Amino acid sequence: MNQPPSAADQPLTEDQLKDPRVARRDKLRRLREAGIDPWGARFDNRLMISAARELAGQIKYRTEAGQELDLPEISPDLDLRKWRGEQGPGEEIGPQVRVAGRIMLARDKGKLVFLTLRDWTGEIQIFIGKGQVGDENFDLTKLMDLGDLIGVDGRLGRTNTGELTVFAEKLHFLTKMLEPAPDKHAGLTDPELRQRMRYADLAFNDGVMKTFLDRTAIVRSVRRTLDTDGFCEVEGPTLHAIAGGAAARPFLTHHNALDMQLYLRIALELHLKRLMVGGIERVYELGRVYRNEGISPRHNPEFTMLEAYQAYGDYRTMMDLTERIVTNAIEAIGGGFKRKFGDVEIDFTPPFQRKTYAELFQTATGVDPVDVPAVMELAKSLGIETAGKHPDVIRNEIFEEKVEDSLVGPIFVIDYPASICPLTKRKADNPEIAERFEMFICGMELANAYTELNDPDLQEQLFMTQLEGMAEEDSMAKMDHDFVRALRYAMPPAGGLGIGIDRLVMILTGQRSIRDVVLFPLLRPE
RNA sequence: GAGGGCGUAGCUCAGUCGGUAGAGCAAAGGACUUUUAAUCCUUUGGUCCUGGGUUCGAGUCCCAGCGCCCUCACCA
Repeated sequence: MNQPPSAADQPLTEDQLKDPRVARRDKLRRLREAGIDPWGARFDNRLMISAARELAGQIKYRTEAGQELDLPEISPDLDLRKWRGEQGPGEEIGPQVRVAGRIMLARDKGKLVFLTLRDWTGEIQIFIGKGQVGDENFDLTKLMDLGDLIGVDGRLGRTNTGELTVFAEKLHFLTKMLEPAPDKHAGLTDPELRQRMRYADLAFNDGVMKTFLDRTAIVRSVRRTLDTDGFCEVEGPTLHAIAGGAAARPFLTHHNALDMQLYLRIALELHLKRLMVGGIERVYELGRVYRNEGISPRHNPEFTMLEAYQAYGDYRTMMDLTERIVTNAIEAIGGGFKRKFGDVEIDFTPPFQRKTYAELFQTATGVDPVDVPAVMELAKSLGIETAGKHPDVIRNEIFEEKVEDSLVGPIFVIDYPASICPLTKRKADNPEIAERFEMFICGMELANAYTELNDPDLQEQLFMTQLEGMAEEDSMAKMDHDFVRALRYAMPPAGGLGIGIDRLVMILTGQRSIRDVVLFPLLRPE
């Protein structure tokens, strides 16, 4: 994609150079003329900027008598020049460092240039004095723009104001940026541009890198928690002949050789359960699922889901596991158990609250959830359509409207009405109640777990019931006969858990939109 | 899919009552060897999202379209 060395090699006029892109291209040309590769090369033995910053304690002031003094406490009003004067003649000494990164800010003082250099671990100031780096090397600064990548060899020290600085001795040009830099203070704020050009968002907007590195740390921690518990990570198929395990519209695709319609998976559940039948007693998958539904601050068509199944456990086993997954993830990124999300503070100090669906319903509405006539009346007063709907469905719509949004959490809502939980085992002493919990934080569903239904005949029957009255084209409305057959080979009693990883990352990193925790959210083509 | 908001310089944003466009940053030229959103002087830069309409005249008002954001709907 590189443009050939400027076709027009005649000198550009001053007016043409006022276009930032033209000016950058011209500097590219001048770099080549000076015999410098504008695209750089291998650059070994550099220190990460954060590691260089950790060497600050090695900076000393050596007096003429050879005494090495520690620098004074750094504070905003410190005048190091004055302090050095008070110590008598001498010089500052510090470790030799090599760093590399992107030029974020430049302060040109004529024969002296200050740069703010950033790599993925942090920022550090670079001091480039004409006398210190030599005329030829100093001329490089005339060819540098905001956003360029450079390497610096120099001595770590402090300026008169105490700012930790690499005093450059040698500059290395590493890569030219040809596009104009975003506003140096505000960065890129247009949400569309930020998502379309995530590279620029990461490079120029404060905090974006941190959020995505935190995401990685969270995912790593989730895996570590499960691995430590003896869970086995697997990779199930993403192309499904039947899209099951959840109720969502799937993406459709086609396999040519088999001439067969396929769906992108909408859940991980049914294949993981097959593996439990096979004897993988603790199994999980952390991967992408796809749902062909609307896009919102909480929904992206592809998102990352964790599902974990533990043989001989139940939903209470999964509650403990969920709590450990979340608290370990918090410890992995730091910041403590009390965290802000928007205006609310969430306290993750375990144990998390546990309340039954029925008691939350009763408290929020003042209506006994098993009193069907009262529930129907409440629904009417809320304007909820009741015709042709099962009372449990209506009750759940009320629950979603009156309870879920107000759950700050973290809270486990437990014991759901059985009829809305087709893959869940019923309570032994009450077939109306399913052993299920959902965990809510800030009105968002983050986790969903069951004591898994392992009765193949009941499972088959529930599938049938669920399919009744569903449009044929609703592709999820298809019986997964193989899954039922698998259950007939005996799936152990088990607890199963699903966690929306993107939403977990949102909550833990304080991001209000799922698009701020997904590197490349789905966008219309430009 | 419905409703609301937004779309102006490379970036961040102003733009009054309808009178042919403004700032900061970036860029170009100049001064400055301890600055830090450096500062100071000078200069340049516009398909006002697109297409229609009203009007003597539209960035501004009206209609349609496109894109983004928010709310709702959809989403076990």
